[in-house]
Amino acid sequence: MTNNDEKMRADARMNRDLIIDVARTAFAVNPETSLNAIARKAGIGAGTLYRHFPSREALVVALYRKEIDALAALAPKLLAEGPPVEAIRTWCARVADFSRIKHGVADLLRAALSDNDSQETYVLMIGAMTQLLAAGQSSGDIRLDADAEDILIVLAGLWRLPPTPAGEARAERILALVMRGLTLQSP
Amino acid sequence: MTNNDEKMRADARMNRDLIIDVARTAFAVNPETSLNAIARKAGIGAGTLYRHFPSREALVVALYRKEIDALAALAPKLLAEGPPVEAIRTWCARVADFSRIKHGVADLLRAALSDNDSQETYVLMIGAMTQLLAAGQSSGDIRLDADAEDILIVLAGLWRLPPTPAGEARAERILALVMRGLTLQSP
DNA sequence: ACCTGAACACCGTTCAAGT
DNA sequence: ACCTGAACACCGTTCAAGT
Repeated sequence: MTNNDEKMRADARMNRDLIIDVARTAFAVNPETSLNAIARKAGIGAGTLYRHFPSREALVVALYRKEIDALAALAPKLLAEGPPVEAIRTWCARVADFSRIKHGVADLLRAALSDNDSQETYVLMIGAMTQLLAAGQSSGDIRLDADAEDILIVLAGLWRLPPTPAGEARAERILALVMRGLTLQSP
Repeated sequence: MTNNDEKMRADARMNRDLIIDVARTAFAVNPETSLNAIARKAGIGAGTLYRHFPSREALVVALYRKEIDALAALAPKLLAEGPPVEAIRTWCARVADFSRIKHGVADLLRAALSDNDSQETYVLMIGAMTQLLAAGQSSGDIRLDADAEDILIVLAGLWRLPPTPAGEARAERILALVMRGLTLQSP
């Protein structure tokens, strides 16, 4: 994989970082900015961008690497701090918030779920979700037929909710619905 | 709106029908077929396509008009035949089936929910869902805070599940989860 | 070992010119 | 009143040529 820590020639490394920087601000303005436009804004050749990031997917993965890592790391932290059901709810809310603000993340999530190459993201997110569900199942709060990928697919569907109070409210309602569907009603 | 029954010059009408026909088969092969390619295959000028269908959206709406109508008409039929909860479950399953097979429909649904111009689809689908939920609320089976648009958003997220048994199973699991989230547990 | 940037085939969209 | 199809600006992607 395109590893941050691999030895790279100094110019290559600089170009890579520059591309990510430019892409980050460009995508913030318009998530559909063309790769050519990003290369142009970065002042580098189109071919350079394409060697560093063979696909738009790969670029988006690199862009949100830190955030995805942080999200994955959050799961065990939440489990340590409180009951599993609360951990799940909070984690899902964070994912939803994130994909509501940064549309790229939701696309990334979708691609990671069905597609082929962004397996790192896939492993991280599924891993986190699996961990959360397993904890809830152990404590007897979560249904045994709960499936991590199912939940991520639903969450990935929540992008493009408008970043208005109404959009937030909708996300909260849908999340509550999912939680009711996930939990075992204590008899 | 682009009405089927308006008076049109014979050639215009023929072109319109031809475009829809060609698009239907082209999209079946590849849902991302370009509009230019469709015009080419239909043997008409690109401008002609664009006057009949100002956007890809508009073309997809025309393509699936019948199916959408049928789906909307199905809701009251299901309500007449059985208990509301079963009607909701069946209707949602039909919507999910449909968007799993014809990806265009899911896109359409998403666009209809957030966007601007395909309001006809929006009204039809929301209307059907609202009707179903209202019946379930009257019978005391469905939560009073259930929201039609919420459910459609979740369903629209289920496209691109593979048309394999595994994909079907996933759709069923997610649908069951949604139903659990929607229903009031009878005390 | 990496970069440049012209080149290719294609896209969505428009609009003069035709009938 | 409608259609044609060339034209425009742009896209993703490649690849010879440079350093």
